[in-house]
Amino acid sequence: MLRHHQLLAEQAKIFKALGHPSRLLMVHALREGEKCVCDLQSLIGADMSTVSRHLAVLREAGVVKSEKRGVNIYYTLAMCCLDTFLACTSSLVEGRIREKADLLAER
Amino acid sequence: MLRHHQLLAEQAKIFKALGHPSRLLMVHALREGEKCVCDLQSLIGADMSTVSRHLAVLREAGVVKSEKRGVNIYYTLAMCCLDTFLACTSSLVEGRIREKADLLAER
DNA sequence: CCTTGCTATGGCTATTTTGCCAAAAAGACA
DNA sequence: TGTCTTTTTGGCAAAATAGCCATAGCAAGG
Repeated sequence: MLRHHQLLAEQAKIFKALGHPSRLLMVHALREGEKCVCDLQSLIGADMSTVSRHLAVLREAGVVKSEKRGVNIYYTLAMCCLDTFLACTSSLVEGRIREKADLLAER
Repeated sequence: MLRHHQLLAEQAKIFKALGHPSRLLMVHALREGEKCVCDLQSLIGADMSTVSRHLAVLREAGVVKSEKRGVNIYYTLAMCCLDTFLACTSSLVEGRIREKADLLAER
């Protein structure tokens, strides 16, 4: 039998992994297709070790998977349903930010 | 113009809010409909103040909204697309846990 | 075997998060 | 007004997270 709290913990881990701007940016980038760590580093602009740690968080949550090919390690998304949800929240958040801006403007 | 990093930060805030077992449990419960804080407290089983703080995190991320009616405060989900995504990740995680269990069993 | 290029890990500090207790708000209602 | 109920907030200590530097691992090419 599947313990409910284990399921909950694993699911929370996924969300937690996505809940950091740098990691979320990497995930957004991966929607276009696989990237090597070096690509992701230049995207984030942080120390290599920091990027590597962020990728480990995403990997351990099962959000991405990695594959070594040639000299580099390539990361890809490992969650099919993520794409739709990201698109949905993006437009939602965009709407909210716009609303807030409008509220400020109309005074 | 919409600054990209602001959008990213807001979106990350949503994920971060969902990235805690207690908060995720409350959100799951709210899929059935609104609940008052007292309901959610008995669900979580933590101190009232703790539950209130968790709800504040969800509220500030825009995941839920609250409405005072009579003596109680009722919380509802404020993100339409969440339901589908939760269902999807639930089954995904369930599958992964099952796989892991199978791996252990076949030795 | 040695070097080089790419990625991961150890170790550290600063910051953030979590959860409890106690206390304060904010209404509802006698 | 006073009091009771429901929820939030201050304040604190423990735990987790983030980011950097230095170092290690490791495969590929000389």
